[in-house]
Amino acid sequence: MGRGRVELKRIENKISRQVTFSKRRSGLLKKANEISVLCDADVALIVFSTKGKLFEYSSNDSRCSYAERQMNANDSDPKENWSVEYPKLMSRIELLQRNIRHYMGQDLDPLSLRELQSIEQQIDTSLKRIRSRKNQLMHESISELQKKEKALQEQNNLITKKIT
Amino acid sequence: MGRGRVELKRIENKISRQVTFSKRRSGLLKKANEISVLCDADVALIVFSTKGKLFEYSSNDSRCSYAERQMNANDSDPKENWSVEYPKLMSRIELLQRNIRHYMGQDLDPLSLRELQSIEQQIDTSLKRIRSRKNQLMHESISELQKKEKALQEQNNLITKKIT
DNA sequence: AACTATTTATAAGA
DNA sequence: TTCTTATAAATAGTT
Repeated sequence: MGRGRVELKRIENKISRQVTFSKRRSGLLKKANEISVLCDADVALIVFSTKGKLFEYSSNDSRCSYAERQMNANDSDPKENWSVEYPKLMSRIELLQRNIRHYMGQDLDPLSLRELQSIEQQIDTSLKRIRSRKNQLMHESISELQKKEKALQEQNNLITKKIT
Repeated sequence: MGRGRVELKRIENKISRQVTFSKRRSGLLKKANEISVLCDADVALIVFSTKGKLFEYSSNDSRCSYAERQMNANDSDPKENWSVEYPKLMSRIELLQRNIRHYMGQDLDPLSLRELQSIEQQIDTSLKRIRSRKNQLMHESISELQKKEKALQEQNNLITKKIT
């Protein structure tokens, strides 16, 4: 939105990255507020700038209503060892996030040549699978369209004959 | 945005409220993703529909995750904390795992053509980055070896001269 | 689930 | 940073 398209990738120029951040942050907060008001939805939004500065939006009572819902959802669960489970879950999340970053080609510096090669191979395979699936979908929609075309053509011919 | 202005207040008609929710939710998630990618920002976004269904976006970089903040915010009541945080962490883990499966070219069937194309593009970019980083590493180790070679050669020459 | 007339967001420029 | 403006994007109402 604006003068020229913008590629979805990190803005390298620091100044324009900050400017864009500031503009889009306010847009995002505005929209978060709008959906919560218009649709009576419960929204929590947290944005950190690269510098670590925090911006937050939270509609009415996100925490409580979520808590209530969850309470009702599962009233019989073992919530004893939270202090044991929590770090486990967090480390799991961090691991998954690290993996995803690597799949996105980010944070590659700590990786060894061997690790890079392994990821390269995996991603190369993925790309082939994705393209294959994409092709399949496109072929499907093409043949569906051709079928429709044929049916319409026949209908057309019939109508033409009736008229003449 | 659209045919006619919209007053910023709860949409009373249930159907259009749901439709608007669905539309704006995807818009919001998209924009959350955009700002996190473009501006290298850390974003956590959680949206509940009125019915309590959860939609979440979370950028990968986790300087201080939402979960952590919530943890710190009210550690006075660990029991309530558990019931709030556990489902959230689990849904986050599921989301990350689903993402990883897609990056690995698995479970592609539920994805639309548009989604497939977006992943394809992302992965293509990743592959380029990974290959570029690999090349860099290889060049580095080559030039390091060449340096060592040169040093050894010189040492050799010196020793040879001393002997003769 | 698509479409399109409009409104809104925002990129670039001042 | 803030304002302006041309343009891209989102989306309200409609089909």
